[in-house]
Amino acid sequence: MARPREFDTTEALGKAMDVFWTKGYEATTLSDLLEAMGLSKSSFYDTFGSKHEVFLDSIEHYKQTMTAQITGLARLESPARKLIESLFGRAVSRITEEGGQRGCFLNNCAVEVALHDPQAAKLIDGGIGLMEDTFFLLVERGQREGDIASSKDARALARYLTSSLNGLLVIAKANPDPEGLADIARLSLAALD
Amino acid sequence: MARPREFDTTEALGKAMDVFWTKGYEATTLSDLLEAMGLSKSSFYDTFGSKHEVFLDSIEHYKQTMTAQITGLARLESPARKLIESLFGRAVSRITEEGGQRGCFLNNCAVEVALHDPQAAKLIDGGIGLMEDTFFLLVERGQREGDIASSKDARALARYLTSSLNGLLVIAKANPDPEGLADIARLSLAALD
DNA sequence: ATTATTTAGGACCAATTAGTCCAATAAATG
DNA sequence: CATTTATTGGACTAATTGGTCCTAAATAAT
Repeated sequence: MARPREFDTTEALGKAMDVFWTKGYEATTLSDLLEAMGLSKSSFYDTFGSKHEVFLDSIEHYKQTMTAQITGLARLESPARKLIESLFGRAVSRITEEGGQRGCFLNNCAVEVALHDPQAAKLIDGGIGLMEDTFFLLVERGQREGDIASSKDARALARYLTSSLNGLLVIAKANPDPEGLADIARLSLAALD
Repeated sequence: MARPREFDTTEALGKAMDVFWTKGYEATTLSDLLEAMGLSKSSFYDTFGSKHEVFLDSIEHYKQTMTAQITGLARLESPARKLIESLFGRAVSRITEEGGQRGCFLNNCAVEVALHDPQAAKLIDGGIGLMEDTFFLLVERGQREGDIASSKDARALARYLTSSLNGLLVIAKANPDPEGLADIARLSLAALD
């Protein structure tokens, strides 16, 4: 049968991303991708070129969707500090949900491939930069709103928050203990005082 | 030729660990291991059983060596806070050294395999617990010495420091920028005030 | 020196890998 | 209806994977 005419490339990319996200790059086989994307081998290679290209596209796709989510959040009227806190809070509560230990896709990719895959590394760095920039805007706003210490450099705080969130997600992989993670989140956020 | 009589299993394990550390589990091939360990295929399987077993042994080996290093450090006479600070400082400065972006082996393993390899996950969790315990002792001592805020719970601080250090190492993989990392380290350590 | 024990080397294996190619078939277009 | 354009399924490949096994040789023990 031919591929259904309403085939959605973006959606397929999302499925591919999901597989890479849960299994990692190396452990993901072509069959995994074909099954998840609902594609025949020929269509796969026709449309996407190679496993590696789909991987790079997946990272890009993650950036897109993350950007959409996060800028949506940043646009909310709530105080910036509250938004940052809810970001950490959701990260902690997600851990106990099923499939909630996958961590941050960029994070995972950084650890697994960044050292040996320069193309991926570039995309990953861009994505993390995006996270940092979002935190930066929120921190600046929080400082204007008086909820975040103005004595601290906003860029440094943004970097710190990015790192802290990633650290928390990594720890969660080894031991998804909500209590310990809550401790970490609480102390991380105390830097905003 | 026969294997040299003074063959050292622990040393070979260290070499294996190095390969897993830089390449990751999946990306490491048997040939990689044989070459690094200086072993024939038969000897390898005779002595170590399988790739997976060597992997588990490597994690254990990392724990051993890390424990040795870290308890040695903790035994130093310097104030505990100084020791913690130098731990972060060295993590930052190591980044710019060659091969200094491998991060923490436990960290890498947690991200790559913890979700799908329960045996490894257990070892990894134990190793991270060891890090946390070391931080815990140092924090308690620092609190007694008056360099670390006694108002904060020592266990929570230990968890936080563990997470922060891992976060820093992950960020470093994507973008080994000493300035940004120094920002992160500085703000992380501010939690001790 | 002769035996017993390690060890190495390499042939071998079945499974799997990413990727190519083509003939058959479905859908879209005229 | 006929033709063009997509898309499929599956045969096929070459390489690599982790792993087994057996023979020969080197070492250690007697």
